[in-house]
Amino acid sequence: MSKRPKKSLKQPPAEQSGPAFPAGLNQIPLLQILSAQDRQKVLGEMTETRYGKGQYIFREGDPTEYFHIVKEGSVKCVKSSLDGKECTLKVLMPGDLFCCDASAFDGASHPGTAQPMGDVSVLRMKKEAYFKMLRGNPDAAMEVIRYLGNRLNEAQEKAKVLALDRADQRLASLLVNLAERSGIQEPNGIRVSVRLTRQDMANMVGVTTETAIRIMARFKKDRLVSGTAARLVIRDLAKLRLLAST
Amino acid sequence: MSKRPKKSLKQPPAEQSGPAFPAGLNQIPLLQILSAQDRQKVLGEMTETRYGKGQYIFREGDPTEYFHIVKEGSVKCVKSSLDGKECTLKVLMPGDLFCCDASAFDGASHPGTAQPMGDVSVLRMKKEAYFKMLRGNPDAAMEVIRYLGNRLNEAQEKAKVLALDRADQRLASLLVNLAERSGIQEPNGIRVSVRLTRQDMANMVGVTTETAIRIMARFKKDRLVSGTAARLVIRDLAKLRLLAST
DNA sequence: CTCAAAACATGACAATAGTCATGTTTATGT
DNA sequence: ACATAAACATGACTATTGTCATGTTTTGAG
Repeated sequence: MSKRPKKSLKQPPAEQSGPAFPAGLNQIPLLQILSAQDRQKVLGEMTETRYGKGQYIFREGDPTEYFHIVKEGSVKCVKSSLDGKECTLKVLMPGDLFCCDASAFDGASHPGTAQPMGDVSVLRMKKEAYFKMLRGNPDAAMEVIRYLGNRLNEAQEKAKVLALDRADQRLASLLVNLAERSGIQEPNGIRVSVRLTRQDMANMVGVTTETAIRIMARFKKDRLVSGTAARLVIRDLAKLRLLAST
Repeated sequence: MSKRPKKSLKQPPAEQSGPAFPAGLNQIPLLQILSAQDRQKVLGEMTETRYGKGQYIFREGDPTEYFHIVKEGSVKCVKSSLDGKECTLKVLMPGDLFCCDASAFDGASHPGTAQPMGDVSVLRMKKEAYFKMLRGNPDAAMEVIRYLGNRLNEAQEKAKVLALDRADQRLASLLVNLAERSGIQEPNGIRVSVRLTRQDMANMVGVTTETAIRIMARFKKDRLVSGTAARLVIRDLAKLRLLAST
């Protein structure tokens, strides 16, 4: 529930020495899996960078030199078309990996842009070191396979929604996902902890901003949600679920 | 170019003994990567199954017991909505892996249906044996990571197209992909080696069959393509590319 | 606190794609 | 080769969503 302690769930790390297991890193499954000494080694090879609004972590077409992990905040993965339309493929949360994938191999360039949503902190590691780590740690490699597999399923589920559903259903799906992934239970509903404008939502489900605004207004009228960007609350998750899967 | 010999590209396998490196398997990167003896071991754990039209390899919701590789033919990954609409997420070709992903962990069930397009041959392996193989072969694990990463990029690119493009652009994108992935150069154009009806295409790009038919008719009139399902030929790849990325 | 910028809102109209109905052509199995 | 089903085709109409214009409210930096 709360984001602080909970000790470690699996493989209680042996008593730490040297630079202690830093706060905030216990939300990162990939690091949890490593032995204490491997983790120290990996952390020694990672650098932490902070980004703020308006900055980019990397942009579509940039060369892929690093493997990344979100430590704090949210990061959005965006692709644009030539005529300036944008589409948000995924909102990464703490613990999410990016550029853990094939684009990082082959010397290919980034297929999309990564930009911070508010203030974020990101861990980076040279891809060569990352590959070496994976080769030497079957458990870590398995974790990355599991992670990528989940991301693939998620991306395909998203493609299905985009291919088959109407605008209102897509938005309902999005709201359900947000509630499940980043929702905080509150007296009057589930608050979405990520700041999302109607435009952000529109980009996430492939509709125009106007359409997103109109549909959200309807949802508001029907008491399915309340609030706007800074404080969006899901008030009737069940009805949204129903609408999403109709 | 031709699909027959070419010997092996990397790691020329030591002289084989016992059940020789079977024909058709040299198109499967994951197996190429293994040492000769590991490969024999893995092949010993895999069974080959043939499927024909109208059958299913597995269905949405079935438990995930096996890891699969396409050996011959094409397999489509499909998801359906409650009201019977279908969406084809991916056409798998020889060498493609499936259920190599997270759904195979966690005891989750299949997120989609796999069905043969015509006659196909599929290799299967108990997932426990597959995981063991990956743990013991860092090269194989890295290959799976690369493969999943590519699939993820592909799925996200598809999501982008579904989110931002019009029906004609989506179809043009599809045709470009088909030409690149399964095209055979012919005197009058690039023939698509997979049999695809207008309905198949419609399901792949999230439009109705009628819309796919109308747009394909227009493409035909404009000499961008010719032929139908059994013999679809891309006649002007450049113009299709242009339309896809307008 | 103030003011500019961003976010939210709404109407009128246009474009796009879906639906349903019906008909023709092309494959496919026996 | 013939029958039958599947695939392709087309028109008329409808539903959905996009576009553009304009206005209000909220937010956040200084």
